[in-house]
Amino acid sequence: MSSPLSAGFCELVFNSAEAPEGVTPILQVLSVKKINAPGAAGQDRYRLILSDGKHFIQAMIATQLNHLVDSKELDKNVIIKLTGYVTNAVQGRKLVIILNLETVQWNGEKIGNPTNLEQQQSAGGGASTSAPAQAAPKQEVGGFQARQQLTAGRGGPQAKAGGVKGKQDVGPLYPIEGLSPYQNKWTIKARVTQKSDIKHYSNQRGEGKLFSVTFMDETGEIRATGFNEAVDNFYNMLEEGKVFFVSRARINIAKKQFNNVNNEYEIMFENQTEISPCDDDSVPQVKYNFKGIDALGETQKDELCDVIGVVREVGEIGSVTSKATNKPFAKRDIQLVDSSGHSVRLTLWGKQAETFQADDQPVIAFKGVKVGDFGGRSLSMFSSATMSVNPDIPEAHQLRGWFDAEGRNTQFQQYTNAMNNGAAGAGAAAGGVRPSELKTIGEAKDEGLGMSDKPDFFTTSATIAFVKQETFSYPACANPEGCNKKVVDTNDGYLCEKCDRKWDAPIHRYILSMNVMDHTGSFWITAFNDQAEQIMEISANELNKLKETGEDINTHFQKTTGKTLTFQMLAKQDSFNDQPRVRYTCRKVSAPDYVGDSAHLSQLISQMSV
DNA sequence: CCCCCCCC
Repeated sequence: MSSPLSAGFCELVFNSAEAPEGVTPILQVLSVKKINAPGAAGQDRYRLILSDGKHFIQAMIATQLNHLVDSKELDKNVIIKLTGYVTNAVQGRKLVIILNLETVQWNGEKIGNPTNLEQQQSAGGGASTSAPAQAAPKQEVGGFQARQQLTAGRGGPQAKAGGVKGKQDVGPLYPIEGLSPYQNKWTIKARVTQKSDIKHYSNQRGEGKLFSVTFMDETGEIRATGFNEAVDNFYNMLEEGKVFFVSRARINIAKKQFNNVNNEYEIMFENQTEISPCDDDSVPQVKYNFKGIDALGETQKDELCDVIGVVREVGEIGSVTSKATNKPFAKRDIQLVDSSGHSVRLTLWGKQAETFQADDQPVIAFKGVKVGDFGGRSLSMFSSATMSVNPDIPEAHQLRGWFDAEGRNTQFQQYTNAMNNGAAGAGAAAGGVRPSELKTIGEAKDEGLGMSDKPDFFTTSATIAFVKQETFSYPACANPEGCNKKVVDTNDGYLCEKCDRKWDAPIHRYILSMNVMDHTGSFWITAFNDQAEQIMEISANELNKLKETGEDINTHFQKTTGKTLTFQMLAKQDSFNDQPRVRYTCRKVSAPDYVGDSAHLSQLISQMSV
């Protein structure tokens, strides 16, 4: 029986700079292996060894074909027809990247005894028992004479449409999901779903400007950034909502910490990058996954989500100074409502705050806004967030109808601090505790809270294991205006160097050092006067008096150990003996809210079972 | 090559 395989294909790929045109080879899979490199959106990636019966060659499959591996349709000894592929040299090795394939009926036996072309080549080429490795590209080889247009992914006959205006060969049409740094010849056809402002920056390397866009097609999204010349070349052309061909750009590993676009990679526009408009509107529009305003309590702080609502009120423009950078930012709050009868505040920043105009109570769809916990729940525009005013989507029409008919006169329920972490109404606010994320001590440590330049806030319920008795307070300035500075004991009174005044007696204030623990671990925290007084149930001054009169103050510390409390903590980077460490300060303390905390836990559990 | 996303 003659081999069904396209003998000679491996050799052709091996000796050609580019993918052979017009061939759809039939090859046998010798092995399938998961590799240690993420796919575009973090999926697994698989490497195949493909045989043409004479030789074998390495291949990768585009992640959208992963299901074929999962379902075992693509497995050892299976025969496949490559209907979409490109070839590439990675670190001097030839690689076939499979974008589309069909499986061919076969009895499952291995065909022939294929050999490794690479070894033969590196051994001097003479070891090859097959035809000399001289096959010129784009000529008929081996047993196949296919003359089909090379198609890639879903591009079909449009593959060459990527060849913009007949310029250079820009590569086949790729699905966004198929892009990777291993492949540099590609064209995507994608819609711009988001475009940033032009940002100017200056650092040690000089000055520059940049912008970024998010592209989307039916397989995924990817962020693209252009610097300097690319700003001049493409900023105006790339309109939000329109579809473009993009090719000859670089693919980098995305720094996921800086944006929420779901892709392991990002595009960097370069000098030779080609972008041209495309009038094919079949590329999908932005997809929303709206969260009802009443359901924001289910989200975690800092989560990104999509929200649609009627702009019921527009606040005045204001300016705030960033604590981090000391730079001023324009800010504007708006109030959003939806048919759940809930309202939420959303903050716009910078240019968006300045230019925002909506005096007619429009419906606005927001994509990728950040959830905050100020005032229970609040929303904040993120740089990669988008807003669409009165979008033509069913949800918007529905909201419009509802608002005009009844919503206009509805009394809306606002988020409040009492709704701690979504535990609706549970009395967490008893002590006026501002809700911040409830964490175990282990989580606070594992997540490195307080290790960055900026302080971190969290809440933890823990039990006091030990309170330091030796140094629980300091003598403070007695100024009734509230100075609180430490005073120096001179022989004729206590001097406050700040107020430049002397007092007959200081007022003692707490600096209480405590070891607190929960089921995950323990840490040392510091509570200052007000919180410490709440914990100790006696003022530092009184406790000092007892100490000075020789009374047993130990009982006061004894009855404090073993108390379980909810601490609102500040974790901040500090150095001690030149060693960096985290200093944990208790900002507020309250009785544990068992009802609210268990509601929070049960919510976490239900999230796990999704 | 940016990468800040702030405030109360």
